[in-house]
Amino acid sequence: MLDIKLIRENPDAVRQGLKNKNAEDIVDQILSLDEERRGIIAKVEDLKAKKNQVSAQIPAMKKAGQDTAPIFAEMKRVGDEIALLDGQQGEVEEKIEFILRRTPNIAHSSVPVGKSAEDNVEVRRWLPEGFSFENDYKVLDHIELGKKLSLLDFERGTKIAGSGFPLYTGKGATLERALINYMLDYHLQHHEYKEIMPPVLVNRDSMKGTGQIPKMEEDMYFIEKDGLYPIPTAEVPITNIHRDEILAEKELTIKYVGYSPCFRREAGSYGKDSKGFLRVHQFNKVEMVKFSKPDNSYDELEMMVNDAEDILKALKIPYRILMLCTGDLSFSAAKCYDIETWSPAENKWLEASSCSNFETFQARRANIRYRKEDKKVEFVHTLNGSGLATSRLMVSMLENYQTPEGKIIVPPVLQKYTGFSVIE
RNA sequence: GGAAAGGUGGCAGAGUGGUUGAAUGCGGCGGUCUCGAAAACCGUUGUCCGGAAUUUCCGGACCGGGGGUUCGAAUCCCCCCCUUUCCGCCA
Repeated sequence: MLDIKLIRENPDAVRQGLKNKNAEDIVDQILSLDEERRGIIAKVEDLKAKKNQVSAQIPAMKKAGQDTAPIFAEMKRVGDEIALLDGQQGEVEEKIEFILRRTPNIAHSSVPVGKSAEDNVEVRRWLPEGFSFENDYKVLDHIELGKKLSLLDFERGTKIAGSGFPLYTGKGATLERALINYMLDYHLQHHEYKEIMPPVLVNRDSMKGTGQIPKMEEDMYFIEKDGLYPIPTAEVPITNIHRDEILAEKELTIKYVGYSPCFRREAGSYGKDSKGFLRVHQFNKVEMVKFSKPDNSYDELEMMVNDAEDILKALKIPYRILMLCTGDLSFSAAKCYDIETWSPAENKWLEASSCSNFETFQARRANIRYRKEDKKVEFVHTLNGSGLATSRLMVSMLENYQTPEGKIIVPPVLQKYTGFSVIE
């Protein structure tokens, strides 16, 4: 949620920020509602002060045997008026809340202004030694490889659950599990995260806290009987660990990493990049989440991207880093880097990670604050990033590690996790 | 699924209609004592909103959430949520 004070104090900056993010300009609407709200508050608080003052005298009057009937009558009228104004205040505040909850975050000043994904900026790329975009043999795609080597069975996955619910079999399942364990261990051993294993069903408050609701509600699964949502990412439960809490300054930066399956309806996206693993309803992801002080959150963002990159370097998978432009940023993000890995069969880059700084946007929704040394309480900055998602990574990995004979070499760093070095 | 109890400040825990934002204890912070520390003692210690002033006042709200009764609600009534314990079922 945007800070209403920011809108009040820098209306033009917010207006421009929303425009850059292709969002509706709600500034004037908010300003006028805000003014209305403060007008009502001034009136109602005067009346409440009067009521409190009079109420305080009543015990003494009763003791003295004075007649309280006229005062009661008067206070009854005041009470009615207060109820009326309270109602009005509530309505105005609901309107403000409704708008702000649906208004996206605005981008950090370092983010390039742009309309769509085409305006994203490639920051850097990394290619393993000896890598070439050209191959002198016919590369198979992950679906063909998965079928040929009995690693993936998309048909049966569809039978069991529906399209987009992948079934891993044999060494495919082992490889997936190895990848998850390897990534978790790497972050724990090299990057000082604390491991979390979160619930994968969360309540509505948690979904609101991280900003999936109300805007993205259509893209979420929902278990109506129990009012629970299967998580679209571990970001949701992990960020909500500290919902409604005031953290100590010395605890920050808090760094969590956790694995979870992720569930997404991907409503309306059928047919678009949807074959095999490219777009699925269930996938596995290792997620990094940070709670940071505002003054170093952008350094933390850079470090988080590096943390994800380290894994790809160790796995020797070609990747590039994109800085998303204002128009392509997600609803809650102020700045975001995407990490894309190379798919030789698709002949394109696939998004395998997204690392974002939300500044106070999520913290304000989820009410996550910290107490500074001078005792003042402020919102923390929250960040998260995939470290990384396995599905797209698996595509790149299988395809890049195939041999001309159609075998797959297991990346050396994974071999002690898989217990085998070649899949044939 | 059945039954019972309970949700109060960072934590523990009083408080059943009226100067209660809330006793007390612990913790935290500051001080006295000390070479220093501990102990002891003294003081202090919630969040949000609005206003006035430039960091200090004034006012309001908040005792799980929502609604009701009343001149007045942490306290009474209703609905919802959650937690704990016991029983049942079960990975």
